[in-house]
Amino acid sequence: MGDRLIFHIDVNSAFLSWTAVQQLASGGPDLREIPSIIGGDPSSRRSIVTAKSIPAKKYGIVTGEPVALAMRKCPNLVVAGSNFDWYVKCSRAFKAICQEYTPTMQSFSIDEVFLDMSGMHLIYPDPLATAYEIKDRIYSELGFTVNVGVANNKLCAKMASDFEKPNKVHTLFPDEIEKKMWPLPVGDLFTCGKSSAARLKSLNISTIGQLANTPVEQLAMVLGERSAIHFHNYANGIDNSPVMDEVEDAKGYSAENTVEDDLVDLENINRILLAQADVVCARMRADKGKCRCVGVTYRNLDFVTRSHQKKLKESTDVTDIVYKTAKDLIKECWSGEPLRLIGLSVTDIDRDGFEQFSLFEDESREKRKALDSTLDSIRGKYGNWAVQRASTIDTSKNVNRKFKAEQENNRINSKGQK
DNA sequence: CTCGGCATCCTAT
DNA sequence: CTAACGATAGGATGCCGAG
Repeated sequence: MGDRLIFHIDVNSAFLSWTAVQQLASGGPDLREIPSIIGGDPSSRRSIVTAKSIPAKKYGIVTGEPVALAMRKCPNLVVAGSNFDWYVKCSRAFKAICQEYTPTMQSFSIDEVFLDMSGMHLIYPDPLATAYEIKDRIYSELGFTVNVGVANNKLCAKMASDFEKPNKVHTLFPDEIEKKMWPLPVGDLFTCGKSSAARLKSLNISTIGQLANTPVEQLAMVLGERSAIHFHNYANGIDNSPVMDEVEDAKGYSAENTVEDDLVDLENINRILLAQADVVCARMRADKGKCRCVGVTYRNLDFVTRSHQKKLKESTDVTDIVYKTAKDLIKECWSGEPLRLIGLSVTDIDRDGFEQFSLFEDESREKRKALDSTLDSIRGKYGNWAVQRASTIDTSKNVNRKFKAEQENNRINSKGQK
C-alpha cells in the first residue's frame, strides 16, 4: 500500500459567507466585503461573535468575543443574525458536491470535510487540478469560497487548509513540512491548545519546528508520555488516522444551560434538570441507546465548574429515572452557592443490535444519524437553543425568565425544521 | 500492578 | 471599566481503593 491522498475542505468564514450569499440574493450588500460579523443571538447581552469577515478581522475582532466589544473596536460594524435552516442547506449542498469525488468522505463539522482520494488517480489523475475543480465548482454553483488542503494524511491536509485564506488550495506534502509548517507557532498545531502551548513554552518551545526536533523523552517531562508521542508525531506531520466515512454512535448525550438569573434553589434547578433529561433521553431513545451512567454539571459565579456522576444498576432510557438520578446527584453535591450553569449528561451507552435485522430500519437510522451530526455541529457552535427537535416541554410555573425565553425560542426555531 | 470509578482538564466545533 | 464568553462531545489524566 502506497501513500494516501487526503483533501481537507473548509468553508471560509462559513456562517458569514452563507449569510452573505443569502443577503446578496435579496439585493443586500456583500457582507464579506465590509466589516461584518455574525452574532449568535442579537437580542442577548451574552451574544458573541460567531463569524467575522476579513475586513472585520483587520479591526482586531476575533471569534468568540462579545459583540459589544467588537462594536467598540469597529463602530461601523455590520452585525447580522444567524439563519440555521439556511446554514444546514448550505452545508448539505457543499457536502453533496464534495461527495461526488469519492465515496470516502468524513463530515468533520458543519463546514469541514475530509476526502480520501487515495486510489482515485485513474479517475482524477491530477490531484491539484481536482482540488481546484472542487473549490471552483463550490464557488460557481453555491456562491461561497472554500480552502482545500491537499496532503498524505488528515493532519497535514487540515493544517494546509488553514494556510492563507480565502479561496485557496494548499499542499503540505512531506518535503514541504519544514518550510510551510515548522515556522508556525506551536499553538497553530491542531490539538495544541493554550495549556499545551504553555507547557511547551516551559521547554522554550514556541514553533512547530522546535517541537518536531525535541526528543520525545524531553517532551514527556511536561506533557506525559502519551501526549509527548502524539505531539511529536503531529509536529513531524505524522498521522495514520483513517478518513472515517461512517457516522459513529454517540458515546454520550448531554444538555447544559447558562441562565440569566442565578440559580439559588433546588426547585428551579430541578425544573431545568427535568427539561434537560427530557431532551437528552429523547435523543438517546431515537438512537436506540440506554445509559448506564448519569451525571450533573454546575458552574458557580466564579466560573468554577464541578460535576458529579453515578453508575446505575441497570441501563435505562426512561426520562423519569434519569431525572430522578440527576435530582439526587445535585442534592448530594451542591452546597447552595448561586449557579450560573446547570447541566445533565448520560454516558456508558448500551445499544441493542436488533435494528440490524431490518435493512430498511438500518438505513433510516443511518440517515437520521447523519442528520444528527449536522444538527449537533450547529449546537456545538451556537448552543442548544439554535436547533432542537420539537420535544421540549414546559411543565413549570416559575421557571426563570431566561430559561422560559429559551424554551420559546426552541419552539420557534423548530418550525420548518422537519 | 491493574482496573474501574470518578472528578477534572483539555481541545475541538 | 475590569472582564465580559455558549453548548456539546470525546479523550486524557490523576487519584483512590479493590482485587
